[in-house]
Amino acid sequence: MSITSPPWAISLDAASALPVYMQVAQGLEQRIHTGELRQGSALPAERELAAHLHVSRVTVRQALALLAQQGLLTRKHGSGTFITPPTPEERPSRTLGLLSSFSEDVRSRGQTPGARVLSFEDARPTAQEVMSLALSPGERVYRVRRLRTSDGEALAVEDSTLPAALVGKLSQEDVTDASLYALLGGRGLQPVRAIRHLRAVSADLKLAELLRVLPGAALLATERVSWTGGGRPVEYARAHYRGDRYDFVMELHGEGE
Amino acid sequence: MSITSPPWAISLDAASALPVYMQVAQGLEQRIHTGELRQGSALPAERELAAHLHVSRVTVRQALALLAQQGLLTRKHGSGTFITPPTPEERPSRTLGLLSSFSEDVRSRGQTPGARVLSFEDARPTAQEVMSLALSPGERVYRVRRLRTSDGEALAVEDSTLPAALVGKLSQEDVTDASLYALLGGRGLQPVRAIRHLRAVSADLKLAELLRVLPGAALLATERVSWTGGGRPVEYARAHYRGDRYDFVMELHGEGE
DNA sequence: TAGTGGTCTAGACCACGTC
DNA sequence: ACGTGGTCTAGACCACTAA
Repeated sequence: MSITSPPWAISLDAASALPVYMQVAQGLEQRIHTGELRQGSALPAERELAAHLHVSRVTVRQALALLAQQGLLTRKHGSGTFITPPTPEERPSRTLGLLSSFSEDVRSRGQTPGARVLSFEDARPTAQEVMSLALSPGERVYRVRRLRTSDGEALAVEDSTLPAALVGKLSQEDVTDASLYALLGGRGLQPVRAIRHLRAVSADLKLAELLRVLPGAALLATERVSWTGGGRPVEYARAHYRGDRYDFVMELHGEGE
Repeated sequence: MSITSPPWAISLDAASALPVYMQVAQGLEQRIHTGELRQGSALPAERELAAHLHVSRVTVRQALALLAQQGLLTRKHGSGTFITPPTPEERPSRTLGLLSSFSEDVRSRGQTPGARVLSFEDARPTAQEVMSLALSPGERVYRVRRLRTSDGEALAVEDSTLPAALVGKLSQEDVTDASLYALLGGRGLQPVRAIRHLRAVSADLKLAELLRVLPGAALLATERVSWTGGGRPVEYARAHYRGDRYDFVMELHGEGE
């Protein structure tokens, strides 16, 4: 009588230079990509996997942690480990090249944008802020940290810094709505130009908690300085977007290499 | 006689809801940011830290792994764990809006670009490639995987797909130099327009090995489709850049939110 | 050779979900 | 109540680096 191997059976080579946890991770990853393990289905319990593979539970967990961080697996405390189903929804995209807003991007995907003010302060600027906003010594700034959401799900954390002398008196109530640009526009400080930097970083504990992702998850980090028509810097903004739920798009023109 | 606490002494609260490894990570992170722990200096050995904090070495390692992934710590096998020194070098930046090349970006920073062909194949296109390149059924493609370097250091992995029927016969020798765009230009297929998507992902084992980063490190992932002047899609490229060494920059114009 | 980080084990208890 | 993932322990051996 022949027994069919379960789809998660992985051959381990003790003599291999590759650590066992990486062999387990690669084996599972391959079976997910080839479709042998159906998306949405549950993996065996960690203790069960460990027993069948003849490795310790710690080693199994090390492998699963790698795949969970890449988004291939979704772990649910008290419930089980599941193969992440394909994302059916369109992910919001920010179109670069235009000074479009987060709210517009989310709305253009048929979802409802939201914002929650996490903190608001009147503070002395950091060296970075002095540079970016071309501040005079002793000038003060307003600093706002907001959580940006789409259909109630956290998508990004935005930290904005505004020169107090330029924008005039502000209170927390002024920034509770989603639009900082609208507020600036109302004071004759509509930004018309901006420079934006983009890079990838790992989520620290604070950002991971706010965005409901695993610590270490990949985030898209941006820094932006905006100028008014008069050429005065009015906003310095740093934002961290969930890498798995947000997408920047842009069109490029001109001569290539 | 009073004893001064070492700068890495961390007060742990066993009753806290926060796991011990997170408390250790936060404590160290705070001391790094405040400068109590000098950049470039070595941390105590893991066994020593564990003994002083009265936790197991596994717990210490879990904390250090979090910080290492964020780039705050650099771990050297056989040598020790060090606080990552600030990056002195200018990081290459890709200016969006123009169809500039990786080579140009690196050169504009005074560094020397390089490329190594990892694989070259004549293959049947994936569904994704058929869509992006508007291929006919049965058409074949060339697929090139290249490692892009700056001053010899791996910065990105680029996977390019070209329609075989459009570009004509290609061999591995044709793509050993850095410039695919130059090759296309020489065949009258100079790209003049492209759409590029950017997002953040975690490095899988393969990419981590190629880019010399930790598995799970944050990478900037891009997808790009390029068109000729005649409006024919001529390249579909996917690239993964090291998040800690590469930076995309762009200028934005127009009305804000 | 001594000390470091990297891997692995077997077992324990806790916290959460589901039934 | 039970099974799941989350955390933590004490100890072992290996692989690498530096003196």
